[in-house]
Amino acid sequence: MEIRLFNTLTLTKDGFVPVEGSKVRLYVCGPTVYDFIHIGNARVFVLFDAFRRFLEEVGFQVIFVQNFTDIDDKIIRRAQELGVSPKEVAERYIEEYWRDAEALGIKRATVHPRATEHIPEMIALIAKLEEKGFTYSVEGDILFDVSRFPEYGKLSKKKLDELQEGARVEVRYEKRNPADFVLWKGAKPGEPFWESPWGKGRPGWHIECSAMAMKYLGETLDIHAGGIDLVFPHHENEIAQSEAATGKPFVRYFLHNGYVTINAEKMSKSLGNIITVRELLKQYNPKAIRLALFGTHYRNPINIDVELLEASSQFLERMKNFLRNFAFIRKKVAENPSRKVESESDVLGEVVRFQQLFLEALADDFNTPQALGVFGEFMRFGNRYLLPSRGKWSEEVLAAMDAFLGIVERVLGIIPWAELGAEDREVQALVEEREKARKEKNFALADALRERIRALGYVVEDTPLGARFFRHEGREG
RNA sequence: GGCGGCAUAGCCAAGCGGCUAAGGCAGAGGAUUGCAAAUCCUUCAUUCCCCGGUUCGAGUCCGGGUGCCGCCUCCA
Repeated sequence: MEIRLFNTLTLTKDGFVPVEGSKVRLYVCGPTVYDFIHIGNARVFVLFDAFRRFLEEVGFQVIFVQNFTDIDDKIIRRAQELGVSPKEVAERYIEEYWRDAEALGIKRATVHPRATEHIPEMIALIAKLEEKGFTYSVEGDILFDVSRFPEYGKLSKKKLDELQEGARVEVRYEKRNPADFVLWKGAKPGEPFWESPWGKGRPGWHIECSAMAMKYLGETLDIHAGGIDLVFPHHENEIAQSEAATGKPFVRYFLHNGYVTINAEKMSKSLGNIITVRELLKQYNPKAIRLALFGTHYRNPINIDVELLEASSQFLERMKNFLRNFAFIRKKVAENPSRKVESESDVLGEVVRFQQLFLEALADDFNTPQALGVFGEFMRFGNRYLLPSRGKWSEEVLAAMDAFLGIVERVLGIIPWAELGAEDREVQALVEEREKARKEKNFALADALRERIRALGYVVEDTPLGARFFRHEGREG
């Protein structure tokens, strides 16, 4: 299967071929740990985690690196506000990140390097740049001289002279070029610092990603991903400093996801509309949140609002019902050999086709909305096949459906098996009692029993194959 | 000022020149059911912001217009 990815470097959808066989070197810019992550951060992490899982599903070995920026201005500011050390702030919010990530079903990367644990690597990289003449120093800071890197702007399609005109940066000091950026910041009183050939100081923001990416993934990455707002200057600067140092292409495919808005407004502190993952999880099932995120193509902007979350929650409910149908029939077939049919190649073919279409959609620039569309059709098809009135089923088909569900779960993590709820002996007895009452046409008793079952948190459904029941979880799951 | 993106049904959202414009949510009607729940079926854009053009053929390409958004400054 050919995988095609929209590459920000070329602005076209290119066929994806890793540098080395089936090995994929993937880097995603992780969070700056000064606060809880918000839904905008979550979009990046959920999306590219799923993308990584997709690559693995189709046979790639992915080395996935996602960093923690654990030293920077925002962390220092936060530490001052809280009256603790920057390190404490970082440690705390790394812990909070793990909690949110786990709750959202985001798997851990192969490596989660921290900036503060890679200062020597950054210093070495800066030294190399200095050696090659790409740096200059002003007032204790070491700056990268973009004019020495002719390809500067190739990612963001910006030209240096245009940048000059648009730039309205608070100038702390005179840079040679407004686009020049800090590699090493001289320490100010009260700030954390590390020793370096240029004196006490700390790394600039951009250098950490280059240093850590190259340490774990080598000098040329297959894929580098992040939010579209990182295109300039962050990723542009990463390219400049990395390629200036190595003389090799830093990244082959740059992937960028679109913005998240809340109720059609940009998230910002001043609007006070930042939604943290922590908050969202109080109201919505994590799988519903994932579904909402996957419902829009990653490159397009997505607007988060109640309508979207409600629609996703509804879709999740439908998935649960499908799983109930599936599990119920599977159980009935396993219990009773007379319900088996040998093979149904036409039905099997359909299931296989859905699976192929699903994977092909994802192979085409990770088109999750399309894939979800295929899955919706699969559920309708499946429910039709699983109608109790059918009477007989093929175990082969049921196994194929299960296999497909496995793929969807491994890649997108949206199959709510766990939410289905365990069976309960007490309820089982009540359900059987009610069955008996129904056979005797004692509907008053049957309805009373249903109420008792409901009081225990379960809903009973009558089917031609007998009653079944499940834990009732309410609208939000 | 420079650069980039988007405009598809009530809402969300695929569509990458060629069968009847995916899918979801919401809505309507029906089947099924002792009742219910779930499910299934049918229905829901003669049309893809507007105007030109290219083409045998365009939502899809080109030009122009209108509207919205983002970046150029910390930001996922």
